[in-house]
Amino acid sequence: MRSTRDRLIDAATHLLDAGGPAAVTLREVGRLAGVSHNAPYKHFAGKEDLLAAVAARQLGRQDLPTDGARAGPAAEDALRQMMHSYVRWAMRYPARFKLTFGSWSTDSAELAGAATAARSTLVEAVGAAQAAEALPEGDPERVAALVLAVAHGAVDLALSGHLSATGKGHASPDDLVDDLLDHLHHAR
Amino acid sequence: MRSTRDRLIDAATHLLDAGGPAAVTLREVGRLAGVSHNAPYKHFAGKEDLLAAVAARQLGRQDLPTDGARAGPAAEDALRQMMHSYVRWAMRYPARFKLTFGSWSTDSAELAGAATAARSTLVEAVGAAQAAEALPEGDPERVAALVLAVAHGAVDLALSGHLSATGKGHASPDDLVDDLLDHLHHAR
DNA sequence: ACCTGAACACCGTTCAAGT
DNA sequence: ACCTGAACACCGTTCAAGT
Repeated sequence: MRSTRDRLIDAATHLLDAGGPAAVTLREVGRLAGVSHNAPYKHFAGKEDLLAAVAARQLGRQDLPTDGARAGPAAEDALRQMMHSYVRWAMRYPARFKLTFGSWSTDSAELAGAATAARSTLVEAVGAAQAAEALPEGDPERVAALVLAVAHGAVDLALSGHLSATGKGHASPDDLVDDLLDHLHHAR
Repeated sequence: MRSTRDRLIDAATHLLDAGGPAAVTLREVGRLAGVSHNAPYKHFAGKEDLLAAVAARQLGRQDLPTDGARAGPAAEDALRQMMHSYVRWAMRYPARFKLTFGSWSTDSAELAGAATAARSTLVEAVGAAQAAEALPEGDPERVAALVLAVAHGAVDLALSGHLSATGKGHASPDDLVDDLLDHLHHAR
């Protein structure tokens, strides 16, 4: 059976998806997990720490990276699909996306570690695409940061309605990721 | 003398900068504005509506665009400085940045209008840079969205510490904006 | 070690009333 | 039209106590 701690994180994630961070009340989290409204304090320092655990679990999720870097001509496609997976996850669970990349005052080591692992998978995929001559040369970490910035920024703008959702200028986050990769392909 | 409504927005902006959205309590907003803790309800539908007014004022601010598009060889530099101004504003006032591009359930017409105006200034600058052959061809609205997505995403990642703040891969939001514009320049 | 119930301070919102 | 003071429901957090 799932530990109380895990059930608390489950409940918090569910409430987060349903109504944003404000809907994640410790009372409701406890109720969903079958404990009292302040049992969470035995597992987390407070609400912020509970939300940090939710974010860390999201970063550790295998939905998007993991199947990442492939060598040879498929490298560019692999990178492209990786970013599309990232976009799909963020658009499907906007509250998790906002939370995971929100500002953290607590320097959770769990969170930092998960972030570093997720990033290194992306850097590998970028390095493979560079080796396949599908991306410009240069520090792979820096090129990876550029690719991630586009995907991340496009999603955030789309979620807040700042991406001209209609008209001829309409571009989805996926479109913008593709545009960047195409431009970078031609820039080398 | 500033209207009560303006003083309420002033107070809310100040509290937002100092401690994030949670620090913007209607009681403290009222106190700073010299009115009672529920006087704000005579000017705004509620806390969310007050924060929407703060965001709308930020979008209408002339800090960043306005001095935008220049014709001829200076067009690329003008666009670059526009984006650097955007980055500087966002890094200096992270709470305003997060709020302005947060998720709005209230479809404030004031907010939508300000967003459209800000975006059109950027599109003009992109069009001028394209005419100067400093950017690839294509729908200027779409290229503008790409540029904005990079700047926006880079800032958000930097603020949340997801941008590998140290080591050889270190890149500031300004660096990533420059990288993109350089790559786009070589891609045409 | 893990959990509970009562209690406290604080906040958003509503309402009746004042000028 | 604009503002006030009291009141209500709700929430994060703390504490003394239970097994």
